[in-house]
Amino acid sequence: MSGGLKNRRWRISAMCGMTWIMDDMPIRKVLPRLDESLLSHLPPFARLDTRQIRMILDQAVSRRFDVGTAIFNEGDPAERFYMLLDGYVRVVRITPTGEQVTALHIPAGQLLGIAKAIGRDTYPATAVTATESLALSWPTRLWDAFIAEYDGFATETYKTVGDRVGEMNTRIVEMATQQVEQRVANALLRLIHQTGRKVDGGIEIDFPITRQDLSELTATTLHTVSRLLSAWEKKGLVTSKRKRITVCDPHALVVLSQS
Amino acid sequence: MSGGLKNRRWRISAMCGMTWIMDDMPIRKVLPRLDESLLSHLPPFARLDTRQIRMILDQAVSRRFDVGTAIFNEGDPAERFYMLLDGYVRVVRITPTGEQVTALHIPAGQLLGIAKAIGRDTYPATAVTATESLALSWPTRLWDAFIAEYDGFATETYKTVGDRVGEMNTRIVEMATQQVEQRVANALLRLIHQTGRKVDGGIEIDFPITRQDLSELTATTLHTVSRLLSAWEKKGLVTSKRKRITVCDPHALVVLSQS
DNA sequence: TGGCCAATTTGCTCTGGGACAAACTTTGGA
DNA sequence: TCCAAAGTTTGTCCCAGAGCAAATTGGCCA
Repeated sequence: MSGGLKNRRWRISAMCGMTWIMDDMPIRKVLPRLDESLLSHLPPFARLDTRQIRMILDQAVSRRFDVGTAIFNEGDPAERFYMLLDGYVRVVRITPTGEQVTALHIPAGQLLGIAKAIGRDTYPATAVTATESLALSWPTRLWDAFIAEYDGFATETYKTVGDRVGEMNTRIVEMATQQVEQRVANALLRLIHQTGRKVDGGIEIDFPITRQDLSELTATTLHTVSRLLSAWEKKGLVTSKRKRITVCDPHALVVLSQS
Repeated sequence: MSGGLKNRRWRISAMCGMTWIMDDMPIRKVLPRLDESLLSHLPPFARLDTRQIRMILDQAVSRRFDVGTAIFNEGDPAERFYMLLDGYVRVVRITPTGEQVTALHIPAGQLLGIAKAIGRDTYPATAVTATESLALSWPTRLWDAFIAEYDGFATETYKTVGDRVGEMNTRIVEMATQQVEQRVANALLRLIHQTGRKVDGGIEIDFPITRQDLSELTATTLHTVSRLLSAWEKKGLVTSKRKRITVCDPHALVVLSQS
């Protein structure tokens, strides 16, 4: 890794251009009352009865986010916490020089913005939607009540934190010990595992992802990712079009990722 | 970062040779009752009254660990959680190929092995003493009671988790975007900040640390670390003897770490 | 006090993958 | 339908830092 990745695309301006949406758009509740089945099958709420879920939903705000929107920004006071109902979110950190590093991807069904669960009152990273997304949110002041009153909420929350800690740990170890090719292979495998969708010819990553995104996830450059994907495509391991990647031969990727 | 760091010292055998201590040495309580002042000034226990601390201490097991001992190993069932009273602990992960990656350093006064706080029932990493150390420990089954009954314990615990998540995050970003020289400089700065001790001529890292250790903390090789330290020593930024590093000019290191 | 081992230093070589440049392709909006 | 912007591909150059080898130093134990 030489040279500090100077040619990464500068994205801050683009992002700032989008965050106006956060401030200018009126938050509005979806008027037909939210249906209980939205939450009842999700782990943090699975053990609750209808009445409890009703109460939780009545306090929630529902909101749609366009693709590429920041749900919240690193350093902002953590005023709300979210449950992602649909879509995918990238959690990114931005360096002083404007480079982005993707910490993790969050699929629908998970909590995010749970700064309170790790004793923070500001968000530790920025959450950007990777697709159009839908999320419920609650003001952070309700957090303690959720933890105290809702059976299983605390447990599942801390499990989520644990999973993310584990994932971060894995990334540290990978970045410290593996070659770029192995890291990219691992990243792809993790993505199809977490968010893959079966299509004919393989498993496709279920949201649009650019070479750039993948490079931010693996600490390399979009050029190198492009070269790797081209090579793999030639060998029949993957197919890809613009913003779309399908893994045809996961096993071969596993082999690659371990060599 | 080319070549996957093949020449790192192989340490597994050494470590395994040490862990026998865990199993063979009888756990024993220090017989003169533990003094309440041990805990009363530590954040997780600061808000408790004497009676509560007494009760906590009476359930604790006190134990000394030689330098280089594994307090617990990655993957083991998390049977106990610990409060480090004296010494320093390195939290490391070991790859299938035997390379070590240091995730973080824990100084005296902090909890460790708190798998329960992140919803796990096995330890996610190995904790090795960097110095001779002293720790109290409690069986994990007491965890929920601690959280529920002791005011401030939960809060402080989750703050600890949050700090460590933050530190891991920082390392990911550093490894993804910075040169080796900057990473090593940052690591040194963090070490003197967390565990530094003023001596004449600068601030010394308060525990023995080898070039190898530093390389495992910064994802590089001991050779490169050695070269960097030599160069810095020539410029008067640091002095070092075997296993000891003193930073003479922290400010210059900060400058280096940002360039 | 001498011997041994761990830790450190230093020189040399070699290469993975970053930097830079430029062309090409797809897509969405006017 | 066409254009501009975003995304992708590919070629060339080059250097930071890993790999390897060997010498040196310092500390500890017998």
